Amino acid sequence: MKGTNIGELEELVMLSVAILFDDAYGVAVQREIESRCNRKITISTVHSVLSRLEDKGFMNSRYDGATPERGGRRKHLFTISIAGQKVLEEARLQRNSMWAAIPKMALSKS
Amino acid sequence: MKGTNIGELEELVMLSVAILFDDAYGVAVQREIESRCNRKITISTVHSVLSRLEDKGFMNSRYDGATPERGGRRKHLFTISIAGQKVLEEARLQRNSMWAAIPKMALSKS
DNA sequence: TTCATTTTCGACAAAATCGAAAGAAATAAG
DNA sequence: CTTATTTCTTTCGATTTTGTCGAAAATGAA
Repeated sequence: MKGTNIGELEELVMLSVAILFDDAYGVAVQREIESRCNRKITISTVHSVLSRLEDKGFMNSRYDGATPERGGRRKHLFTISIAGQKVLEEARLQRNSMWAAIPKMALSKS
Repeated sequence: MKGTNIGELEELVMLSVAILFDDAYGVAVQREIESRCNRKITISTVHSVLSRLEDKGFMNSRYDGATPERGGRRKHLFTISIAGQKVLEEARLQRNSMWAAIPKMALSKS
């Protein structure tokens, strides 16, 4: 079990792709992250993460063939691979179990 | 609202510190991460993350004054600051809500 | 002094981040 | 019907922040 480490933004991008289901491409992911995470992020950033994730085998991608109503380049669509789902799920369980292990007194009520 | 982004390992370290409560220092954090996350990590790595988190204001630290039974240098103990707790909690809620937004069909059953 | 334990130092690899350039389809101009 | 323009999107190159380590330096006890 090695190399299965995923960065903070990589995780957010994967989650966004999962949420967008069948229309996950650069700009959509950007919007998803900005609105849900209340966080600014440029489109270049999104694209670099997306392609890195694909290189790692956590994403699959294809090019949109459908006739677009308006001008522009073809969309590069992404979906999470099985390996990607696995690593995402692991990260989640991981943290959940750690949260559960925190003693009550360790956290001050604010 | 800026600068409140936390890296993947930074988060794990914070969680470990919270779990260790009043005995969180380098080596203990290392052990905690290695056992809980099934992941190798050197002590140097832990220390650099710990001090970076302190610089960012997510941790407080002090030096152990108690008489140790065995040889060695004083322990540098850490605790999570209020700001740290906040950012940790936010990261958690964040992801929980994203998971909840993933449509059923988006995930293949394995 | 030597031993055991822990932290600090420098260096480098990987992830995050952006601005600007380039590709491609629709459509407005001539 | 060509070409120029507009619009949407991706690709490139460069920089900062995180993640990672090995080796060196503290420091208290034996």
